[in-house]
Amino acid sequence: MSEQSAPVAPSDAQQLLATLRLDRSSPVPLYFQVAEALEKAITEGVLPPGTRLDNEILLAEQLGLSRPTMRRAMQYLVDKGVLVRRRGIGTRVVQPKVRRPLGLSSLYEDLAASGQKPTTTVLSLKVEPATAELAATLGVEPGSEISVLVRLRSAAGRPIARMCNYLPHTISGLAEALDAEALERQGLYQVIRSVGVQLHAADQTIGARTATAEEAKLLGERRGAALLTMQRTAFDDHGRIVEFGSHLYAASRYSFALSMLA
Amino acid sequence: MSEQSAPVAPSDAQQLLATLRLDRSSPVPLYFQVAEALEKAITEGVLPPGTRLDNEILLAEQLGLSRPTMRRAMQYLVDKGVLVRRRGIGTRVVQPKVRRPLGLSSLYEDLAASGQKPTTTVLSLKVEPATAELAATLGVEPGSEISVLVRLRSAAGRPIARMCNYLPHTISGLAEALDAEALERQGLYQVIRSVGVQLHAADQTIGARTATAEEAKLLGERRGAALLTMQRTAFDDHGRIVEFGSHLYAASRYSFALSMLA
DNA sequence: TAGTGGTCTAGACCACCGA
DNA sequence: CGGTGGTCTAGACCACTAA
Repeated sequence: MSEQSAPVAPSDAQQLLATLRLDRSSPVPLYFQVAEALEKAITEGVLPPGTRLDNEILLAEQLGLSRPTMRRAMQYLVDKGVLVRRRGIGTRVVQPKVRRPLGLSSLYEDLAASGQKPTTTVLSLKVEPATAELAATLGVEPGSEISVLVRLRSAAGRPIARMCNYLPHTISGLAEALDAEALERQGLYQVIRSVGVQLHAADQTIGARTATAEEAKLLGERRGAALLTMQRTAFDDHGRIVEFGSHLYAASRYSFALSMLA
Repeated sequence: MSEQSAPVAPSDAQQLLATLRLDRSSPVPLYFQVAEALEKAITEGVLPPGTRLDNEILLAEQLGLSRPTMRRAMQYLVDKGVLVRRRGIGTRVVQPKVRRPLGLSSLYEDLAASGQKPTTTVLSLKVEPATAELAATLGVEPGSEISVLVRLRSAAGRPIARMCNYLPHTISGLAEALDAEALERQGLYQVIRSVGVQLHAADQTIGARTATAEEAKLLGERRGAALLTMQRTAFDDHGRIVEFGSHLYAASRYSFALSMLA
């Protein structure tokens, strides 16, 4: 009595099923075709938040699929935060507020999404011997060659971030692929992927400090202004360190957005 | 030729299989029993990083399981970042550096892990009518009652964070469960869970600014010192807003650690 | 070519929930 | 009690990778 049950549409999934065409000859897995169609129906409002879906057995036979395949499609959306399932209860569409894309949104994505076109300038790109400290964080021998990259990211004509990246030469082809023009056009991570590196995980630390006179000038802030700092170590499939980045953001115009499931 | 293949132990999993006892009468799922045993063997060094595991069919029959069950155990560890699988290649144990716990580490966990025992003081706990702005973020009517909680977190005898939390009274029993003594002992989220609320997702924004004189005094910093700010909205299963928090951290002594899979 | 993981099927039994 | 999702089985075919 204390809580009102959310709105329930008994079998609205019917509308969906009519329009859903599965392509069994497609290389796209069936469970993924179903999941995409379901998610599209949800984001387009065909299945509004709070809708209770038919149970997985019924849905499976309506689509001509086995239960495990239907189940996998639904589980995919549960992991994505779009659906919620409770044993003995059923499956429901979650409220839209909870449906932000997961993970840490990158600077570029944020700015692109807000309509301002960000630009990148390569301030410096060279090969240097690693200092003891950098060698330790990159897991290479001190003095071995590493690529050092400094970029300035701007949005709406104003500088917003200075990004320093250090890349060990332990990954073949990476050092050669680093090119100022390519970096300004497509971003560091795209370049890294283009040489066949599979990014696997990243450790990031976010902090803050006040700006030095030099930093303030570069970012168009006052001396002593608050800056956000982010340091990131990225690993590939084999556990090799691909990149270490130390970035600086003007806090008055930038913040990190982070969405996660409990 | 360009890259050396990682160390491979052909069938070391044998050692594991000898000690693995599956309890089919346990309420713990078989796939989870297997996954836990595998993970334990990995963290204890029985299966060192880089080890190639036997294929899932072989492992399944050695354990007397079906392939889907064995597969699910392995997939669980892949999702957790402990294993890496590649079609046509096999399954391998990832390097330990990549294996930090995922997600945003909380203040309490960080401090507890580093040996300093954090303490919490409730500065204020009252029920007030919601301002227009707060009502909007909490999704309630302006003027409706909300709980307002202000806490001071300290570590090693020094204040480190001021946390303001706003909780709407839309969830039955929550307002009554908020108790200064309980909050100092077990943390806000534990109290929330104790009244049967299933946390589902959270949106967080991390930024920075300089401290006002008052904030600096409270946190033991100089005026104008850099502060980290974090705002969080937490949702439950039904998409209801459970809590909104606006927190302030002394940046000289605190930072956020964030680990994620690509 | 041989071996791997990726996908899919068609059943089965159980634990949990609400009425 | 009936309905739900959670787990498990014993097969099958396919795509990708390396040698």
